[in-house]
Amino acid sequence: MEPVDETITGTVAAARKPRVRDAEATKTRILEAAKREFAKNGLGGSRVDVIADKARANKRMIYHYFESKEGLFQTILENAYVDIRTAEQKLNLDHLAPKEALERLVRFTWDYYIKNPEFITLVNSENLHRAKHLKKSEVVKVYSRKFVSMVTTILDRGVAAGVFRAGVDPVQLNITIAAIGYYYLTNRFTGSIVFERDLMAKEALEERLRFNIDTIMRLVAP
Amino acid sequence: MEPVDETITGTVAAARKPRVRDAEATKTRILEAAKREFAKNGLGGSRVDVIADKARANKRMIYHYFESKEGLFQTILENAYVDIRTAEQKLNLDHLAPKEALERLVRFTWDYYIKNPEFITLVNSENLHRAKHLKKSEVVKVYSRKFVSMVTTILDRGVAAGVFRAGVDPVQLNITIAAIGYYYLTNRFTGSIVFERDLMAKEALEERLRFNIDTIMRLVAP
DNA sequence: GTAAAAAGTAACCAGTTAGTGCATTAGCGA
DNA sequence: TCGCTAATGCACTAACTGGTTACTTTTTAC
Repeated sequence: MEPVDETITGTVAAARKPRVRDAEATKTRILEAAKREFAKNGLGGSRVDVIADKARANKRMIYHYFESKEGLFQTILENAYVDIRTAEQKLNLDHLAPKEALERLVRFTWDYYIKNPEFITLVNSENLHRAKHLKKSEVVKVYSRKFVSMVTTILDRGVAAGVFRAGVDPVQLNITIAAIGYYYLTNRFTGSIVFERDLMAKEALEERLRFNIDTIMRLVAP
Repeated sequence: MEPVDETITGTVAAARKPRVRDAEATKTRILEAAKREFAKNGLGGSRVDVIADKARANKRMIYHYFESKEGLFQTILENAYVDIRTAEQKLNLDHLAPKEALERLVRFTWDYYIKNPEFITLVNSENLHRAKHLKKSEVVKVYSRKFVSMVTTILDRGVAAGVFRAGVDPVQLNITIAAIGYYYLTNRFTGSIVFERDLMAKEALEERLRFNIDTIMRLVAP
């Protein structure tokens, strides 16, 4: 009759901690659940009640920590950008040969989209709202600058080594690297119908990655 | 005190027609208004009442003609695909030299996205819903086949003429042509923040189109 | 040990939202 | 001109939705 392990926190792995209340953990659970929901339904299509449920938290907590549904969305979006940019920086491409570095970046971008499908949907959702949440974020800008300069460096090194042609705009290249992966994946559902093939089959994904690497390499070739 | 010209149909250019009831016209107005709304807010974010208002029609009419909000969305999506595919067919690329034909297609795709921004947003919205509306459409599949075969023909002709390399998958090429334009435009809001430049400025658009044509040409070059 | 602060809960509210039932009216064919 | 059918309008609802109020329980600082 006395209170047992498994109380308010729910059912999963809550037995260990004697600390029933854990602000940080609750916050994280909300963030995780919200990321999934927003990615699945967009900002407008997501329901605060559902997010609270899936986070095994009370709806009031969402408003306590994030002020509003949009505040929550903004946090998640910001995190998503910081996450991908951080992962990119960890690639450490500077000590690789230019061609290898570029191929590695194309491969990374593709793999990241595959492993983090929410990223794409969150970005789509944000663009539907004309980037009004991202506009408020200063962190994202700082991280983005680092990212652009990373590609610029690779490109410069390649030109110096004579393996890339000169005059390729790093921003256009960046956009193109993202585009050829992003478009394929975000439109995989309509694409599979239009082209009458399963674009998400293992071989199809491998083929697309090969094609994308090829596309970028030909683009910068001298 | 008697009924005047401008009655139920609203205020704009309704004075001419003595026929107050016009099923076809009402239907068209609903379609137009809905296209705009869905493109602006997505399926979930759009409001049936708003669509009815903007169409200067009664909400009841939407349900009369299209059964449900989703039925309306499906019709609009289907129309959007038929429209772009029809426009593509009208390009008549078969009598052009292969390189010119391909460039013309890249240019057309870009221009079409620019002039019909709703197309992109509708497709995005449909992919968020895992293409459940498009799946039901048979027309789209027929039109799509014609489209793929168009690119296949150009590619084959180019290979025969020795101006394109062999072995390029027409579907991958198709996807890439769409991708490099689509991604740039659909993510123009977050993109303008990340890259700290106005991606929609006139010169920026021109530069991107040039870059895209270059990308595709290098991709198929022998 | 205790009191204040932090974390958490449940019930509730006011405004929306997709969808309907039903009455009304215009136009068309005979 | 009559009557039928398609087009239209209005009022309504049941379920939802973001957000809040008022309250309880746990943790922590002293």
